[in-house]
Amino acid sequence: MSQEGVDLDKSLGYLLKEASSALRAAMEEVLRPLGMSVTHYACLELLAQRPGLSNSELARGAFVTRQTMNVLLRSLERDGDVTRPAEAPVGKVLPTRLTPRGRRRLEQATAAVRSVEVRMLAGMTESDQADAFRILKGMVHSLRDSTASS
Amino acid sequence: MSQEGVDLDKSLGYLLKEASSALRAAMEEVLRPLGMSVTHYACLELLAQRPGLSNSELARGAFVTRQTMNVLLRSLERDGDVTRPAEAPVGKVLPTRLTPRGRRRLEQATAAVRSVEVRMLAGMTESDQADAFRILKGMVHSLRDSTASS
DNA sequence: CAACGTATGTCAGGATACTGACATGAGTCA
DNA sequence: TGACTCATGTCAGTATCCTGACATACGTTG
Repeated sequence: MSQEGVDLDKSLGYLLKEASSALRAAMEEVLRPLGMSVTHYACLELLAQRPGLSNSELARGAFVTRQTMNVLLRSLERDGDVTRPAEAPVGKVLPTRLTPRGRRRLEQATAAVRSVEVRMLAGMTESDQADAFRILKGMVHSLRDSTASS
Repeated sequence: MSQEGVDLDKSLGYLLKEASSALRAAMEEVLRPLGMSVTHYACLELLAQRPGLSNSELARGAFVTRQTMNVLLRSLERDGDVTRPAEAPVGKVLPTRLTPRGRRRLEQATAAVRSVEVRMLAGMTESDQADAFRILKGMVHSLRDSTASS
């Protein structure tokens, strides 16, 4: 009756965490000289792609809570990287937008992050990337559905 | 010259984070009724597979700092799930081992976590799993090497 | 219209993890 | 042997993030 447990060396979940952790560490490293964190960068990138995103939407996109994103947005606003209207145009949602300065900051960060992604993708064929994409998307879908149903 | 940035919807890095985040959330959810966190579980699982691991080694394996693992081990020791010798047999390393109680706790946790992994693997073929394994391992390798070299 | 459920922004409090630093022990090399 | 480097366990302080809670605003549904 040897309860073998989950062999971590062969666990896809462990490997997933390992890869994510390594990616985050690599990103933090190249972002640090710019005075930015990964969450910082994620926020700016989200705003570049979808201007006018609200605090809560940014939080979900960057995998943090509303409160955490709130303090981050305050500092970004203080530094002049983003702007939010003093009062909500509709409802309570304060649509956030990048300033030109924020856009420049994002450009620097994007260059740094891109170098990391190039490293990460090194050794992967096109079809590998496509496979990874398809598989990861499936995993997210399976986990999300089940999590919500419990 | 539209600086397009990295389209997050098509970024493998973002998807990796998303998958890892979803997995962690799902694990926290099934572990909470047992009064355990993911780090908790990772520590016990590591000890089951490699008895006698040191504090620092456990920390690396669970992706936290030595200090964090230290306080976790104290609580585990207090609860009687693990044991450490009062004095180091050699050097400063205190080899940690599971107690029978810890082993039982781990068994419960393993069952819970296994259900999550089953959900995650649902919809993945055998060859998908093999591909995911190979690709993730390659990513970790690429990132680790480059990170260390900078 | 009114009541309900949902989502948002924000505040306060507490838990958690990290950075920095120190002393100790082991291994290496001249 | 002695100086050097490295890794470990631990302590203190700080930063970070989360949980809980509240008031507000919108959409729906009776």
